[in-house]
Amino acid sequence: MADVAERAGVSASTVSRTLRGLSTVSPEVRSRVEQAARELNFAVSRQAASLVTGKTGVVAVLAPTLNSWFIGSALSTLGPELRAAGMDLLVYLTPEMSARADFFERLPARRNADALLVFSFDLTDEETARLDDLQMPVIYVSQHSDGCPSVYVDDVAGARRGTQHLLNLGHRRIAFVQTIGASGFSFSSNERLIGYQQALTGAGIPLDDELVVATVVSDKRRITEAVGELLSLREPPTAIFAEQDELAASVIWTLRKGRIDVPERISVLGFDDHPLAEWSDLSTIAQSPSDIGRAAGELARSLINEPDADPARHIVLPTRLIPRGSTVPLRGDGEETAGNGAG
Amino acid sequence: MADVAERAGVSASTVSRTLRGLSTVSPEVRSRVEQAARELNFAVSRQAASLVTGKTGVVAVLAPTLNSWFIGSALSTLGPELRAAGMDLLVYLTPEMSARADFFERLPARRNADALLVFSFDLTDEETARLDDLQMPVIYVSQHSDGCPSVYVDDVAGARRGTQHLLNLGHRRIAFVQTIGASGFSFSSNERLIGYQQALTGAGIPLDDELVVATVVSDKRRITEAVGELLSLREPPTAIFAEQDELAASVIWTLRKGRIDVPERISVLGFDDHPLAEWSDLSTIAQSPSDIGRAAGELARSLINEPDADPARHIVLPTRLIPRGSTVPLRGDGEETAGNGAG
DNA sequence: GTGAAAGCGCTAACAA
DNA sequence: TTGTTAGCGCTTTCAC
Repeated sequence: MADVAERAGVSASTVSRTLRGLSTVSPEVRSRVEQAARELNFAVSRQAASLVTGKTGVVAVLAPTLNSWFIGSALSTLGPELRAAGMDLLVYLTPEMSARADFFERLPARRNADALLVFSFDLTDEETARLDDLQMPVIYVSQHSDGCPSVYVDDVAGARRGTQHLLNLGHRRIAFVQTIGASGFSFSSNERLIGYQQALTGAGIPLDDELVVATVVSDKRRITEAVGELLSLREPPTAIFAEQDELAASVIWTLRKGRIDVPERISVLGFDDHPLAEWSDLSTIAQSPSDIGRAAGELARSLINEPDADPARHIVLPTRLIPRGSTVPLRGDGEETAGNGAG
Repeated sequence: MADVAERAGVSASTVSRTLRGLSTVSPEVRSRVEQAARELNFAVSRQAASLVTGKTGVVAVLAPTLNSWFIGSALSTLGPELRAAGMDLLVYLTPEMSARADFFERLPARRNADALLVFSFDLTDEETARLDDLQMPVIYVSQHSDGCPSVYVDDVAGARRGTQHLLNLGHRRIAFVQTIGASGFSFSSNERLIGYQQALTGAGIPLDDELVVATVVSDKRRITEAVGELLSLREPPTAIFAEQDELAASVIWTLRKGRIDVPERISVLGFDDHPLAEWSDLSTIAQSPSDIGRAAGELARSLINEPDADPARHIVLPTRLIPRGSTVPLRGDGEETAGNGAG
């Protein structure tokens, strides 16, 4: 920076002011400094600047993996969003338990970021406590955390809406397939189950535990088994609501393999609007990871820059039904537009 | 750090030495310092340290998006790899041209990272020149760059092997479907086409331009059209080699929609071993983004820590054939094990 | 094996 | 509007 100052014939302070875009620099000096900086190919060192400002200009993200549609999409929006505000995106990945333990032990983000975004974890109380030690805003994405800022979609309402869609189509025996925890990775499953139950109850349909089965998304064998359990009920479902699109796609595949036509014999509804859903012509409840990423970025920025911002602000994003070909009226006796289809 | 020093009854220098694991600290003092640091929940500030060491402890990645199987998988391995070496992963995302232009204009990574990993771009010469301005190692991933370190798979050999597989199955009319540039996003397509051509030529089969069609991966209409072109040839292909699994899956879907059985009437081969491939029972040429990420991480570390390391080291990773259900012998007259199938 | 002192590159407060 | 000065928190000589 001294070089630039010398070349432009000004002091280091003036260079600093110019490069930070402060208005207290005369146009003439400004252009001289800018040119000198360009010629010298100079860029301010964040490290040095942060030493005195106390801000790192970095937002950190803690995620189990980047290999996920949701996280990938959210970060792909978040990154440019932050960049536009002059901030960088730092990623901490904890695909394994050991990496995760190490993260919480050392908290490497400490002092090296201005805020931390926590993606999709089932955190233990102990881990949450550790995050409180971090002297920075911690924002939870896709999960609630009392007293902490967070961003998530209204899973309950979404699942309620999805179930209602099936009810409107005349379905009464509606199964719910939930995912079970792939090692500490939360997918808001309970909320979705609750929404499903609320809709049924609201329609005066008693809950039937036999209609709720659980499986690991990637376990085809278990999925086959779960679908088998549903089909072998005395009164099998005419519609299946899967907690995630990927699971829904597996369910459809399993059903068709068993010569059960979808949607003719069984309607299937997913959740997420994963690219797979459009591809498979799967009706689904859409959430937008992109919007979530954007909202998380804005929240982070406001928490960093406005000390008096609400420290526990929740942003709840909506979901919306996308009817496609995998859900149809039950034997033609119901229609989405026919009210709540109770008759 | 002064606090820790005071609490442990030593000087700041000693705390620094202890926390960096230097051996010139007596065991007794060491344990006292470590305990003090723990009690104070102290962590060294990278910013301050890097100011004097000149190293940031950060590896930056430039990628178009995180919403990609390849990039997501590679980074999911790279991140923990770096973390284990005490380094952080910074991500620059340029989904749009404007963000990309901005990155190359400002080069925000400059002075804020120890190395830059460039993922999957078709860079212009001008952009490459800008990266040379960056006073740090720049590593190209999934692409060659003369005189620069890089990590990639041998696409030519992989495509040759894939084509040979189809030849071995008795196919002679083998089409190649290539992808055309989704805005600056390179998928090594030319190399794969070359491998395909090499294998045909090696088997004494003349190249037929009509058997090579191009399409955008996400453009279903164009894919349908391209498949139509192939099917309407006087002598249609009996096998189709798609440059990517996602494209191969689309091709299969299109063929089946047109009542053309796969693999009975036409064999289809993909490239990548995307999760979709296993799911669709698609034969493919596998590459491992995870291995690529690991190799890139190691290369970055060696370039950062060993000033006399070969500054233009190339790491070429292998591919391997994964035969699944989408490729079968031509009318039963050939087999993979029957030599090169030339007869 | 340990401490004192200098200084990394920048920004902020103050003076001019 | 601009320059001067004093650190930010750490590492690194260089003494001891």
